[in-house]
Amino acid sequence: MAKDQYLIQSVSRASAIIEALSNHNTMGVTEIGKFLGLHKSTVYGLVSTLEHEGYVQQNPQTGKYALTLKMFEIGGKVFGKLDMRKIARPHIEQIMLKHRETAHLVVPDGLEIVYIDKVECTQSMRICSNVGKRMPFHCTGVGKVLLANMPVEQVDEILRKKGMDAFTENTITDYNLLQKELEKIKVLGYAVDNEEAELGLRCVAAPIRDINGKVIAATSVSGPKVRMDDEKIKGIVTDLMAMNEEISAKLGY
Amino acid sequence: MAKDQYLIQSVSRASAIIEALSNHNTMGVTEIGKFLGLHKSTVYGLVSTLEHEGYVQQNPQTGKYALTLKMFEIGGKVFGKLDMRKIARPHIEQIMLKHRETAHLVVPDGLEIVYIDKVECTQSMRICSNVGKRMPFHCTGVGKVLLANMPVEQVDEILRKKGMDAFTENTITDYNLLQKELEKIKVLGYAVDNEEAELGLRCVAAPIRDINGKVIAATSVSGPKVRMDDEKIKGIVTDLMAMNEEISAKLGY
DNA sequence: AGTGTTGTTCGATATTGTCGTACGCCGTTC
DNA sequence: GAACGGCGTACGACAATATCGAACAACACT
Repeated sequence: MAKDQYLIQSVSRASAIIEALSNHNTMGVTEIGKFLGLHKSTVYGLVSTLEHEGYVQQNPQTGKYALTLKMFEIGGKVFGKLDMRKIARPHIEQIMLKHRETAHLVVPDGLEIVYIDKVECTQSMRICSNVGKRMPFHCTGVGKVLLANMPVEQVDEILRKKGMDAFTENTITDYNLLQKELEKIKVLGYAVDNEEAELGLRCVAAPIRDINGKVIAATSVSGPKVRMDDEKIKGIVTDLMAMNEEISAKLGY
Repeated sequence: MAKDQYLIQSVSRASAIIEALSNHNTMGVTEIGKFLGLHKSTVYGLVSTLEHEGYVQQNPQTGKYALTLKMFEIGGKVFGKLDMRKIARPHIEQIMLKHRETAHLVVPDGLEIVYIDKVECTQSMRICSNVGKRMPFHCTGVGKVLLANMPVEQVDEILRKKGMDAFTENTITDYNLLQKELEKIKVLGYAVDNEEAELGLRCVAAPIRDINGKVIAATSVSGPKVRMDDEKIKGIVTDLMAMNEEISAKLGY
């Protein structure tokens, strides 16, 4: 594999040290050196760097090094996201089957939202989408419901940096109008996208909260306007909110 | 701090990439470069190395990189150990109070055992010990109970490399005699140190198992021979084994 | 079809990381 | 108490590496 020719030795060595420490409670500099076949001065530089970055700590009394919990913390961020997708999947499958429209799972990522899962309905006319796709917040149901539940400063930063481009003639591009919309969403507990991202497309979105009540993701059901009338949307809202409470409960950690 | 002058730039940079990826779901090479102020060729070498070491993976379709669960796995080893000590602490405090002798928590670490926690009794004549202290397996109660519950090859390696030094005239230094002793311990489910590590000192030890039944630690109660008669030892055995089952249950993960 | 952006490749070279030597500290042995 | 050995740490020379500029291929967009 071509990539192997660009490997950086010091990073590989640092990784080897981490692995060694993960299999021993503590190790000294010389011990690590002997274990890995490295000079102790080399090891000293590497563990000093890992210590500076927070991955290891030295016991002042014994001089031995041990891993800290930093990797667990960083790894926990990844695990948490994997968990959510796995837990949400059967739920969005179910809501797709019941309402026969495409369902999505979306997370905020910096200045945009990212679709991390989707279950497309089987009707010929359906909303197709791509996992991994990024969209702005302001013009999607999921985006608006996420904005409605985040701190004002963060909302302002996102809108300032990304702007509020018009995707259709229905896209809300006025800051004050969007603020009013977000307030409404906050009260209702869900958002509706009325052909704001795409003409002919309507969607309903609701938030997923973590154990502290913080909104960490959103789900949505999207369909063509001709099928997504107000009555159907009403039914979807009820099921979506109940579903998301179940997802939140299962995520409790 | 003097250590800072020995920091290794590439390891620091790799760490910065990991942090960046932990706060974004996915990032491309150029994006990481811009985010961290690094040349994209530099970033390419670093993420290739992190990928090779298993910390990141590239989505073949989008070309973007994301963290894997490896950090969670490595970090989990650290977290697991921290967990054990925290969970065990109130238990060994309690057994110390009941039997009025020093209690220990010990883990295997390479070719030796390490005391990771202790609760000393309050009597003037007591067994004092040090957290962090390392001892050989063959001459301690906790060491013997750990040996009795590990694969034979591992036992042989430990004994071959560390030898079986005599600490007292009671230390078992004959391989075959030790094998018989370990078989007995396996059957009984606990070990007794009859002045093998130190004259005048007796101790009882029992194993702590993980969710798969694998022995991962041991606890012990130690006291002077004049107090630790057979009847007292019998009472300690009962409580120690019950205690360790409770600890194991609480560790279930 | 043209353009722009990205990830990847390659090689020159500046910079870094390695390692040999030395030092201070500490524990052990006599 | 002295001597010794092993450890972690410090320092500097220099060989080896990591960086980065240039170029290329692939892909998405218009």
